[in-house]
Amino acid sequence: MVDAGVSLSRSRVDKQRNRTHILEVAEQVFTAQGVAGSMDAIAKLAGIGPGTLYRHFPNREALLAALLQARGDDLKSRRDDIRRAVSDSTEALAQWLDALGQWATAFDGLPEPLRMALTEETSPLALTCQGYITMTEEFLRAAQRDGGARPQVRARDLFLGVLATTWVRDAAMADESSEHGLSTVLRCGWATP
Amino acid sequence: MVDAGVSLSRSRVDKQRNRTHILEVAEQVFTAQGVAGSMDAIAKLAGIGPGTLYRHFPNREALLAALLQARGDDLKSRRDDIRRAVSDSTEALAQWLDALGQWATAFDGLPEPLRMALTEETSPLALTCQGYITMTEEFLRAAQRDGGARPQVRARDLFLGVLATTWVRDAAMADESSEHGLSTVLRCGWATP
DNA sequence: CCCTTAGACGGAGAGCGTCTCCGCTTCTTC
DNA sequence: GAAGAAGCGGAGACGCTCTCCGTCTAAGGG
Repeated sequence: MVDAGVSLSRSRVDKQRNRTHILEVAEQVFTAQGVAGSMDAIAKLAGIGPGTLYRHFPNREALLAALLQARGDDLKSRRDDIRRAVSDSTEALAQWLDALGQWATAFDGLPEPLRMALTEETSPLALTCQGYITMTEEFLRAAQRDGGARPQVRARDLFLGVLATTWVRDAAMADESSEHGLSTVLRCGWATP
Repeated sequence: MVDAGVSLSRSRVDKQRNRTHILEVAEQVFTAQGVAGSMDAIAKLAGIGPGTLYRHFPNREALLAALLQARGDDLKSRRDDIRRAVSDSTEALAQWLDALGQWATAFDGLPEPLRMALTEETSPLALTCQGYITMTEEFLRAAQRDGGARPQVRARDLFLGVLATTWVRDAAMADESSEHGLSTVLRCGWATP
């Protein structure tokens, strides 16, 4: 019964190598062309057939989720840093939202699939997002307890707000002050006067 | 030299009829399936070939722009109504932003092409958006003069904020209070405490 | 060291979209 | 009614996602 490790080690080595290689290539393609980069292009660049790509990751979302997992670990450690280093709960929430915003701009066009994921419970991305909403809630509760955030604001709305802000940034690059302007508006929206 | 009207009347009658018919059908399709509805489907439903559709409207964006023009007229008269009926400049701005939000939800997925348009000067949608940003600016200036809106907020950011809010709504239908929550956040963001 | 076999591989191709090109048809004008 | 300008329509090129299945290979036992 304890053969989980055995069955893992029984799996092919080349499969794991392929998986890793796909992830590396996908990272490059999504970085260069945004999350809408062609799946076939990823397969070709990785030197494999489309079938192989799709056996490893049944769709673009699954691939994205795997790619985001690594960055998600960074985000978690960032959360711990903030918890440790920032004593003011309001400032902590602000910094956490900032970290979330950076996470959501890992690839061009990332906010869109994240938003989509929020409407479908079954998505692997949905679970990821849900986790971050929960973390946001912890920061938010602390800030609300200390009177630094309006009591009627909800964590889900803040998460969506961050997503929306990064969504705007994706397109409004021509005017980079829009990003800052909207972030400020968002902050004024949740912070107490 | 004054044959603009003549050359208009010289154009074929069937062409105009086709154009009108295309617009009617496109309105239906975009209403039912969102702005990503298939162009070929529109052509087929209109009983014409794809070539005809694309000669009238060189791409989806052009079709969308034509469709939005009619609704834009509504929006302009709405603006006049607000100007006439609402004396408080802050409330006027709020109502204008609300009207903008309704305009931007004419079709599912509309915020996306609008955002895209804002980055490309050449787009027909870009001009439309620019016009609305200017109108927003008028309302905003008045509200700022009367002390109802923070002075550092810019009209462009407000427009983007409205777009972002409707973008969120498109997906977060499962939780309709998110729409209200974000709108409130947005308002708290631009209004003075 | 070879044999067996579970399971991975790869690519042809189905299905769906956008958009173009060009021969045919229709409207307009004289 | 003829001529010509202009619109019409659909075949098809091209790109993308994703599947199916014949082929190949790594892993482990004899």
